Amino acid sequence: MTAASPGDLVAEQLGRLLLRSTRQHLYLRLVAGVDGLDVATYPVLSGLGRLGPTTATHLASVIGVDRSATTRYASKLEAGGLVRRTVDPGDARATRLALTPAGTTALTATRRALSAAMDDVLSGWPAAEAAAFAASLERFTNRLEGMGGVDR
Amino acid sequence: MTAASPGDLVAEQLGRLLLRSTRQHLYLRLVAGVDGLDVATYPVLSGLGRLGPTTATHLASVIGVDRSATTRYASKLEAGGLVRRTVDPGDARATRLALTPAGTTALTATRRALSAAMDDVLSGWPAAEAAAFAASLERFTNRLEGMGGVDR
DNA sequence: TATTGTTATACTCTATAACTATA
DNA sequence: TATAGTTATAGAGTATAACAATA
Repeated sequence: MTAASPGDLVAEQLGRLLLRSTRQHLYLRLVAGVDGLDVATYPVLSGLGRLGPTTATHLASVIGVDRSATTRYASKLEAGGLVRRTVDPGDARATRLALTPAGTTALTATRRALSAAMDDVLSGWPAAEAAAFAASLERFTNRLEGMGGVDR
Repeated sequence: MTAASPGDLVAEQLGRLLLRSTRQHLYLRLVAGVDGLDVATYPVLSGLGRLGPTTATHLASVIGVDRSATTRYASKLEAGGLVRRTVDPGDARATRLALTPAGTTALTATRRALSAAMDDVLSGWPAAEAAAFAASLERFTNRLEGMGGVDR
């Protein structure tokens, strides 16, 4: 028996984080009270916030669902006034998805809620550990992405 | 404009980790080649490994799906010879779910694959940073669980 | 009466395939 | 011919409700 490597420890925790219960609880809390937003459409809203205005195909690859689901969720958000469609200036085949002001407001609210929850989780940590963890986590996520585990 | 707090940074990375693409890529890689195991039944197998023999109701609460789905996935794994059902000694209503030797073997294989992937992600990190990250991540997950974001 | 496991049913999420328009 | 978006359809995944057995 060898001692648990950092990889073993990280593997176990990542397994717990990726459980359905984790995202369900978290997403439900985030979208609660935001009109026109639900667990399925949240990644679309969030992805648009991260990418800025972009096409459905690109957004689909980033959030990990295919074009057809992405365009349907975008329609749902559009119906709720959170997303706007415009023709891509450079390619008439493509549609440019973008947040409306209401969409930006909704996204800001969910981000604030998530950040507050994370601040809560990190409360009581030594400032140095919290900062180091945040930096390492970003490094970790970027590396995962590079390996194909997380899309950009 | 204030600087991004650790909570802001962690929130952003957690959002990326919880995307469908992350778990889909990871889970697909883990269950590939393991007979009788798929993305839906993997949490059941993994949960049984973490908890040891337990009831469907308890397992369901841990993996974040309800009793009926858990029992159906358990049946699938049982059909594949990875899980065994026995009557709970202390309560004849309850069924004790447990891994078979084949189930343990399959779980070991997936764990090894995940740990190897994590070692790969952490390769090139200073040993101190990797160890600190692993420890902080465990602390983080435990705190999330305590807030209801992750079930035990 | 309450709880466990299970099954029947329905609903949600998502992918595949087909269609239209543009490149 | 290839690609973007969309829509129609089908298939997973999951929850709700109802049942039988036991507490």
